[in-house]
Amino acid sequence: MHHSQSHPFIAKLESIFTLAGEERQALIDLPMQVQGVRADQDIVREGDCPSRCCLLLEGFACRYSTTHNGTRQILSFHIPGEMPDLQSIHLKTMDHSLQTITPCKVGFITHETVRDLCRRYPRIGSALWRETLIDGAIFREWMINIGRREAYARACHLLCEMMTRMRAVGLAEDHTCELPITQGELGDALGITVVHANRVLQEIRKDKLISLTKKTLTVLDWEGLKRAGEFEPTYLHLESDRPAA
Amino acid sequence: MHHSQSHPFIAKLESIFTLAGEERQALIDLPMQVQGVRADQDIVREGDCPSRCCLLLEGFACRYSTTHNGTRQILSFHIPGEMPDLQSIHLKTMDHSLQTITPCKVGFITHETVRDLCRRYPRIGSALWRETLIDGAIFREWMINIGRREAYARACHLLCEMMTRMRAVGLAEDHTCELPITQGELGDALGITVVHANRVLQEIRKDKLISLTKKTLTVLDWEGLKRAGEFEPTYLHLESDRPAA
DNA sequence: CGTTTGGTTGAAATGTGTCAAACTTTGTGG
DNA sequence: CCACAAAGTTTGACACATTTCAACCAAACG
Repeated sequence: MHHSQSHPFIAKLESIFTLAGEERQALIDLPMQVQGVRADQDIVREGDCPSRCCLLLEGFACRYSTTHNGTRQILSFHIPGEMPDLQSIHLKTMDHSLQTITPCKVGFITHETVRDLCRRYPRIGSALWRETLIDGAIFREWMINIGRREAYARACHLLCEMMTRMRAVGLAEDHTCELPITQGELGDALGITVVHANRVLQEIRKDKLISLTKKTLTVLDWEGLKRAGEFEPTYLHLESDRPAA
Repeated sequence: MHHSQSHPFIAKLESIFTLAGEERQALIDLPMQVQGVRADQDIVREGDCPSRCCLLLEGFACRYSTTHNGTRQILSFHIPGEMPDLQSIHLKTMDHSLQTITPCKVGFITHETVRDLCRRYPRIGSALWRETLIDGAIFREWMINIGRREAYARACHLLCEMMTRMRAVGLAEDHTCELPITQGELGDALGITVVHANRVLQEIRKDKLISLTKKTLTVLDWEGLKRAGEFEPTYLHLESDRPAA
């Protein structure tokens, strides 16, 4: 909990396995260029071939892509401690963009540094690979959500996911957490229009499942919200769910 | 081209980088239990905690998940040379199922064997990580497809993708390849009903973009199909698109 | 304090789902 | 190899979730 304040990345890895002293030190010494970024700024853009990847230290970000007719699909939301473009160490060209949602503090780490870290500390390498696999699991779940659930359930599912992920890194008190996304962004993540996102949110509020004001989400009826969104947290592969070795 | 017949996995890796003699030998010697599987059989199921992963040697397979009301979302299609459940080496519990579409020949390789392979031959390890990242890129693209394009465009996009992937491993002649999926499966992949999948397919055929009979797909107008599906193959990260080192 | 951004509302248009039936192809056991 | 069952495809009419468009309101902000 303390570490999530001081260094969210270490906290994240330590939620997976216990770092050896040497590993922990390597992470602390990790050379990175820390930088503040205003809200709604692209960090990397589709088509770029970045030579470093970014560690989100503070703030919210999202990955997205835009279709020909100008509509946008948000592919994922990101919270502190995550490396949203880690895949770029093995995939040269960005096939989507990464953007801040709130003002953020990000650390840029060169690909060479990351590769070196993975080589020297294979357990960290495995953990990073694992992170990208969980990313993939979340993408799959979003596909199910968008493809097979109707808007009301989709929204509930997403709210459950965000609450669960925030709680997992100590950023939720009880059933309350920050959720600084607009209804437009919510719609873009769920594959619906702003207008419909608005109507669906109103319904969820009317059904007393959540309250969402001033960028703060409070889940009033966790079981009800889970049920409505068919939320099963297995796909997030949290805590205890790890291979033996 | 020859290798895709003899050992599609080696062919796949060789499309990414040139294997050293030792690496190649290690792959040939890879202990695996080869097994035939009938069509429409689950290979691993949601909730399982497999101790090995499977290499698809012959046939088509798909990953899928089922919602509460019984509808199914297909998450990906798989062709020979792929390891559809490679993620299980780092994610203990399966969050979706893997099923054959046609009769298949699969090779089961224990997680320990794969981990050992990655440890001994880091370049192979990187290549496997990379494969799972491309998986993720395809999931993202499907999200965009399902979330932001209408059914007609979705279908075109998927057909472009399958043709491109088949061609990449030498399984397409010209603009013709095998595509042994039913309209039900197509619908489940696109997030629409069978009925609608059928109507959309008819339209695409009427527009002379494709012919699809007897499990064989022929693209009659590649540029037209690409345009209709807004297909940009970048996200497949084929051939030349690799990091320098 | 005005301007921008985000939220809310209503009515009409439309893409896709649902249901139910018929038709066609494929596969299989006798 | 036929006969029959099962699986897959096609069709029509109707229902409904979601989009579109257009306006208005509220909150945030410099």
